[in-house]
Amino acid sequence: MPRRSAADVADSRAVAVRLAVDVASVEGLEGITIGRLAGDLAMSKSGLIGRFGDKQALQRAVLAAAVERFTDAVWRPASRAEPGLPRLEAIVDAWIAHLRGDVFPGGCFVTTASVEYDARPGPLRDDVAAAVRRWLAVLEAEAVHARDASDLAADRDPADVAFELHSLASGGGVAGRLLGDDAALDRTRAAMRRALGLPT
Amino acid sequence: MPRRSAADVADSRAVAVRLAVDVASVEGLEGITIGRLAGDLAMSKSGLIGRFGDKQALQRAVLAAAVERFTDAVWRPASRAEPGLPRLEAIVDAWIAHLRGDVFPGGCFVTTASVEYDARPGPLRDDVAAAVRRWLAVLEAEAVHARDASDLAADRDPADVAFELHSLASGGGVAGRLLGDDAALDRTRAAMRRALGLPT
DNA sequence: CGTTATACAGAACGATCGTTCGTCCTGTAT
DNA sequence: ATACAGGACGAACGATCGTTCTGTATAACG
Repeated sequence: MPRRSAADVADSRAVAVRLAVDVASVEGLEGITIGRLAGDLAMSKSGLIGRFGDKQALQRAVLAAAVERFTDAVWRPASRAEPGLPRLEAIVDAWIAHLRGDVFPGGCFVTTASVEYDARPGPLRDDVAAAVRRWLAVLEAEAVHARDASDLAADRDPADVAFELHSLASGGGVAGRLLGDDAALDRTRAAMRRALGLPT
Repeated sequence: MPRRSAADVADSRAVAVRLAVDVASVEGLEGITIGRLAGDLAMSKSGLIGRFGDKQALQRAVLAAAVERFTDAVWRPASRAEPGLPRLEAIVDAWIAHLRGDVFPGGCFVTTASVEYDARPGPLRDDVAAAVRRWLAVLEAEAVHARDASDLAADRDPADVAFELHSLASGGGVAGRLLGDDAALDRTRAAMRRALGLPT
């Protein structure tokens, strides 16, 4: 077995994280196992963990990569739309498409992680909460913009709108996947559009 | 250590399940451990597992007990209200109260289990899906009743309403708990009432 | 009271967990 | 040409996992 060249080190770290994201989206961040992951990567346990320090550092790297993947899939395409309601509309579409597609083989990663750590203090919980807060802040900022442009009812609290969109996407994605219900994401999309006052 | 009389066997099984429900609401159904549970119950691993056969049978018993606890806390009080919209309103209130209180120390049990098994085939996934389906059917039946009584817009699909309520409660409960946001359940309640066309 | 059934403890099983250790191998710098 | 830094390996650590087996003490029954 040839050793890895120095230039490949960053790459192979990324490869490990990428695979771990896929595993964790199905089994959860706590379901990651050094032994199994090392086996799938055809390397030793010590070689794998050596890159990260310990398991928790690996988990945090995996979470960060998953957030990055979500941002690429949902925020980046939608950010091309006009700020405010048009952008929120684009976010909803990209969000639903991301849940429908295979960005994460096990459904929305952040939702899985949220449930895993919502009652378990620690650095991972803090990381997940920070990521959710950032996303809610993005949604809220767009809702503020929409309301200022009178594209959103003046009596709607932007923070409410953001929270409602997040809840619908999170809960709807899980329920649809659990039930194998193809119409679930259509329902979710319609509910999100109703929350924005858009025609369904 | 005295042997248990036959009459106490059912009791001590119930005690084990009750404790396991509390543990699993925090750590997940997969987080249940025979050794730790036996230790907390001051009995041996073999004595504990002997009551159920194997771990999976224990997990299924725990899930069933959790569903029962949810039904007692949410459905039973709300079922005293008039069928249709009044009952849905009562369900929303009991639902939010159950999320606010300490029915489950780790948040909604079924939501946790849904996320755990939404991408993992097996008997447990089937049990969770069946429980969610039953609950959605209950909600949908009340929505049908409400629509027939013209308490719900005629163009609202009762199945959509049921799914939306479930998504909001599920997603909202998790996000609120993760973020430690006291206002989250207020937002969730308002969103659920909006979904029903009720004044917020 | 004697017999049977069974609830439970205790010990052990193979497997796997995350982590640590000593060693070797490779690429780079001196 | 030589020294060094660090990536990776294989082996082993103690702990814990779920499960199985055996012995035994008790409850239920005739």
